[in-house]
Amino acid sequence: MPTEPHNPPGNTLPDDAPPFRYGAALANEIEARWQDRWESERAYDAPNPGESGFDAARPKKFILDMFPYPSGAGLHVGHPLGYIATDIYARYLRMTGHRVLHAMGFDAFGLPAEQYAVQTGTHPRVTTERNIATMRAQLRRLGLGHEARRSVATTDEGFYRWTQWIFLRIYHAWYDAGAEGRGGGRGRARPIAELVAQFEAGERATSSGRPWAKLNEDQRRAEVDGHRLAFLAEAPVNWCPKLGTVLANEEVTADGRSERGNYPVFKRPMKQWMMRITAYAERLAADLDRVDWPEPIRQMQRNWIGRSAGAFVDFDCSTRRIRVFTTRPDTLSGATYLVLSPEHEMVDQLMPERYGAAGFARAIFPGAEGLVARNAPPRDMVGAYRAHAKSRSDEARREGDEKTGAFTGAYAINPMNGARIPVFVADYVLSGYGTGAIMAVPGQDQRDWDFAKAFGLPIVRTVQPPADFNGEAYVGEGPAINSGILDGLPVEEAKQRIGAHLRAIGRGEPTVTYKLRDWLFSRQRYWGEPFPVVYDESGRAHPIPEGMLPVRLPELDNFQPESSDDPDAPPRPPLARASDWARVELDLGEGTKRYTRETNTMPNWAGSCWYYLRYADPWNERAFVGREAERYWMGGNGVDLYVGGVEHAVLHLLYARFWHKVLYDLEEVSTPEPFGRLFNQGYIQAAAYTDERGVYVEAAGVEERGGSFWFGGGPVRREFGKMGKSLKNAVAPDEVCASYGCDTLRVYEMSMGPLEASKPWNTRDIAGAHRFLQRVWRNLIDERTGATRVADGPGEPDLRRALHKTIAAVRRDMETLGFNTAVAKLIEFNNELTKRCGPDSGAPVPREAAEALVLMIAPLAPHLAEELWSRVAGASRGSVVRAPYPVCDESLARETSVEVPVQILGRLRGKVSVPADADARALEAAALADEKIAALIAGKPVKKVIVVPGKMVNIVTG
RNA sequence: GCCCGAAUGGCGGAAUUGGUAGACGCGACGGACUCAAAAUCCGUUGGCAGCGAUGUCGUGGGGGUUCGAGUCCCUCUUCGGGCACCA
Repeated sequence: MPTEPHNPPGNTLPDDAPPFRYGAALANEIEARWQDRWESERAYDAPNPGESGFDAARPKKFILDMFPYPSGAGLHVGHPLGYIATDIYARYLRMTGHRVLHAMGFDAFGLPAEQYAVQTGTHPRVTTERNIATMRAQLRRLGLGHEARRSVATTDEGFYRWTQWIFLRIYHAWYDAGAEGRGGGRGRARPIAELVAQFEAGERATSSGRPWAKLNEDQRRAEVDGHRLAFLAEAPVNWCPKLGTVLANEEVTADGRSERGNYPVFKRPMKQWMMRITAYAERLAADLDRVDWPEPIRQMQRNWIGRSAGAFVDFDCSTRRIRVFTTRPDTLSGATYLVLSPEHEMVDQLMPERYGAAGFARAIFPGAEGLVARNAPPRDMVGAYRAHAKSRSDEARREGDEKTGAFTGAYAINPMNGARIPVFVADYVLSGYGTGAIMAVPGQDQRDWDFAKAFGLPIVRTVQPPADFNGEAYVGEGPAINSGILDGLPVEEAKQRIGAHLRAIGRGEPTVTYKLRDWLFSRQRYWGEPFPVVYDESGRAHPIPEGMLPVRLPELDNFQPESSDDPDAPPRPPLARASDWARVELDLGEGTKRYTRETNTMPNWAGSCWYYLRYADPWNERAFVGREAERYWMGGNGVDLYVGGVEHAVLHLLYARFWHKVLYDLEEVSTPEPFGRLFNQGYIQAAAYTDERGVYVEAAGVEERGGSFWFGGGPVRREFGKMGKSLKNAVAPDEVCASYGCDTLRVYEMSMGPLEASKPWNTRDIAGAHRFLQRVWRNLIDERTGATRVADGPGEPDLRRALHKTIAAVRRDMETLGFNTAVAKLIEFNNELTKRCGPDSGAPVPREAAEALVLMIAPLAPHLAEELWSRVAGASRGSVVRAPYPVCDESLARETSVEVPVQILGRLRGKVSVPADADARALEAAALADEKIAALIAGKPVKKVIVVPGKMVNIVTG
């Protein structure tokens, strides 16, 4: 406890300031002292079931922040916004009798440490550990009440061993779409052994239809591998030669570049590990209804999953059948041609030797004219078109609305009306969606209309547009026409009818498809989790037995993946260079044999898919999480509050939900969803300045003069953007803490505005938060002597009323994370306190008000509150961390009389004072009796009087 | 193009279910303290008219519902975010 004045040189306080004023130095001294104390007393530890001190009677709350990457640049004040909010909420919950799990770990694998290693030769582990230490210190300085013993890092062997273990669980599982789901519904993951048993018993047909018993070893393996939830596939992947790695679809921008680094990305087939997330598409979409998440986030996930209901339709094409997917099977009669994607596997088989007579353009694309002129055969024409389509970037594909394509020379039969329709390839049909083939209905689809116009193909309307319709393709409601049995039916009924019809004639069936693709799970990187997989001499994959985990990363002196400008360069992951590590002799149950390790590593998302489960039981060496701990902390609907930025709306949240659902199906976890309630905090923006060349200058050095901004003598332009290094506008929390203390920073960040909103940082405004805390301190502590200004007793009724109304309002705000208004109400109450019994009044502060104020401030400014609590309440009452949060006494909060506005014709004309419980009649009488009101309505007939008791009176005159 | 979200004083932002618009903070202005400045404290502060009581306008623009609209409906504008030839 300070007994000496705390005004060292450099303090913002003047030399003659009172010795016990709450300034930067005192704040810093208080904060350091209590941080040490909380740490040594393990103030935030929450025992697990079975640990001493565990109390099952108390409700649990699992509060979670999104997993941070420990960046070398350190934190800026924008980062901890969400952390401060969860800390305040967690502290509030502790004070209201909850057991709170609140921990912070580090998503520490990833590219920056690896790139730094490439540049400097420093091992990524060294960089990572240093960055974690820095970040831990920064977080500690903010007074965040995380449970230190639960802090984990994905790079810890004790952690990634379980990441590998979960990978194996997924590898050893398959999705049985027909099985009864755990907790109702259809579909669940099951152990792969059960699939094998089904094959062996002949209960399940193999994909080829040949009996299991007749299959050889490799065929059986292929059959089983084709069902696994983690599987190897030769699939078109996003290859980024510059980064020397493949990327997930989600990591590629719309214009075909890498999200990280903005390098060109090429589609190219490669053998890679995949996760069968598409098996869960339906449940991932449907279960969004069972979580309390912001609606926009749920929308984004729904859009990403992209569920669409429609039908498969099979078209005969000489001896083959082409299956298309459509959401408008009702328009089948209007299908005047088919389009396959250029990559469609049937294209080669369909093409005849030469074109027959055709009444439409055979091909439209750059260079097509020459081929048409010399009457090139379909094979050449389509080949040239495919080359063209491949060379076009996704960006170019979208640019310009002109449709390109080529006629295959083949014709298909429309199953609805027997019409002979041409088959095209065109890149407006995507290979990855549906069946990679469409039936084109120009009358009801604008894209098909455009193509039909360009190629001179017929257009048949099958839905009657309204009389005043003068557009091209008509996509609205209307009766079916030109459609035989469907004629006259509205769209929805026609869809039902045609679905049944197709099924009856064996030419298709209703179905559902998704935009969601399987998740590419391999990366050609060093700093990631190694796969627990080896390959035998014939290239067959073998999982590493659980007992041999973890598979550790080898030491390397060169961490660089081979980067190239050549899109065809082979991938050379850094681990492939660790030949001593990659070549192993193992006994996997068939005697000691030679194997080669998988040299790819897992993507960065792997660790963040399950870290929250590890928080619940981080010291468990026998399981990734103990059953009892999992059931306790995840009980109810999983994590009780998950706070993070919108940037994870799709990727992390979708992958984590997927893993969680697999683990749920396999009975490793008890809830179908991981995160019951999600909250997105906004960004902190900051002014950034560009000079005359348009280059960003250090925002800290900019001066404002007469409304314009100057840097180093030259004028600069102001803009606002996300705080960070690139805009040179980052403000470090350490600086703010040094000048004001972290309690001030916490209060300021919370008072800036609603948590979910993005708002601009304004260093000038911090003083307001600091003054508030200073005034609280000044009300309770004599600035000259350091003695408390608190006297026993409850205080006057007016003060008590203000207090209890504040308690009720602040509690409401805490529950809804409305910390900005909570702060405002506390300031308001403290201002009231200052007026009635501040230092200038000479009156002491009543104990009830003093203690309640300190306790209400405790979650927001815990250090100041702890210090005041120890001085005002005394050491015997313990720490403020678990002190009971004040409770509003309704009888004390109630007003005796209220001032009610009186309106005439909806316009405010006066106010009357009435007892708070005055009923409508009394209120009306009081309003009409008011002199001013009476004068205003004199001579006018009163048509109606609207009275809302306690709220207002509105007199409607004629 | 489609889907979300937002727009309130000089600034950040408040306003239960439609019921006193502008809480709280910053800034600005005036005052106290000081030789002075800083810090701190007290007061004023949406626009316009008025000495004043007060009146009047006012929540991005236009229209509507209602006794009453920042809040509900229609429409437009601007800004932010997501998706983007997904059949």
